[in-house]
Amino acid sequence: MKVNDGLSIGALADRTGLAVSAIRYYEAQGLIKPWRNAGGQRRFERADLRRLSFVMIAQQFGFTLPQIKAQLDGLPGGRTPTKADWAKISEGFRAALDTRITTLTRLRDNLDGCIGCGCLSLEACALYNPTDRAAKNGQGPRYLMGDSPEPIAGPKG
Amino acid sequence: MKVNDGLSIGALADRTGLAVSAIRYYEAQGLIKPWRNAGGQRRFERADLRRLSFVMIAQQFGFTLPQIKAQLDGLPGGRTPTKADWAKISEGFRAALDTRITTLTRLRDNLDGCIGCGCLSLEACALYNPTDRAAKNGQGPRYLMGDSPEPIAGPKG
DNA sequence: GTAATTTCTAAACCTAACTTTAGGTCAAGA
DNA sequence: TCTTGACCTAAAGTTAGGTTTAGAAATTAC
Repeated sequence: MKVNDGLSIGALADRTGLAVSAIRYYEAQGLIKPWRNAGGQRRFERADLRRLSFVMIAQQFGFTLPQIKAQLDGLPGGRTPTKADWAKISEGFRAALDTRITTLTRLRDNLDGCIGCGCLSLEACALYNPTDRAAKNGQGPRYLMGDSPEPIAGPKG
Repeated sequence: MKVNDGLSIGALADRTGLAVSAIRYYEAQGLIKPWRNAGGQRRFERADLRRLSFVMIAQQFGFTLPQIKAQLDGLPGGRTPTKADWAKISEGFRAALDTRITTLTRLRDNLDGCIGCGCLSLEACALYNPTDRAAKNGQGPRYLMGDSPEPIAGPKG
């Protein structure tokens, strides 16, 4: 025996660097679907190594597990990404990254304009409602505003 | 009466856009220190509006509440940031932002090199161990690795 | 064959940053 | 005065992404 009965969860953990508990959690979230052997233990395909690599990379890009699952589910036939799939998915990653970089850069530039302004009274400040992290919980405007500490002869910042 | 007995928590909430519960939470975390009126209700200084604005902005920059508290506590006399303080603090913000932008940009460039590579078997891939979000919990190497799906005649990516 | 190692499940626990709830008190307006 | 509405505390609940624990069963090693 031991022809091709798949990888144990421990083997998968060793080869990905993930904790066994994390792999079980990913299964619970629907990211991987191992089968069970006669004794009820999980057995994984080698392709699951690539699926997990994909998950780990996508997390670095800031995707949540449901989003990652959506990307994996979106593959025809629910297969693990091939080279061609990966190229396609990568473009999505690139777009997401570009957006984040742009947002942060704008934030930084606004900050540069604000340094020395001192106006934490922000109705007119460039940092007012910076569009990033907006409406994080749908909890209302969450606008930034302070009192006017003193008349500010400040710039447009 | 009603000369200058401070702002109620509701007034503060209205003017900052924060929830009342959030303001109480910030007090519990030591970010603001209101006094109590005769009836035991919180009363805030107008300067607390600026303190809270500062907290909200710093959060947008990705600082945690303990980090923000440290910045506020670091001000001489524990006062609310003045114009000069703000300029100084802003430089810290800018440095933090620059770091994040640099990291994301490098990640994106590595991704560009990897598109079309298809190797989610990442020992040699540029996305291998991307230094961002590294050792998030001190949980060990968390290296990214897959099996070799097929011999790859790929580039250096 | 037996001991040591893995694996199993379910449930509880963890952090951050809050919100919600329950049961009461205070303050302001008609 | 009476009645809302704002406020109080303490404790529990929430979300994401897991980890830890406990007790039992399977597998591997010798």
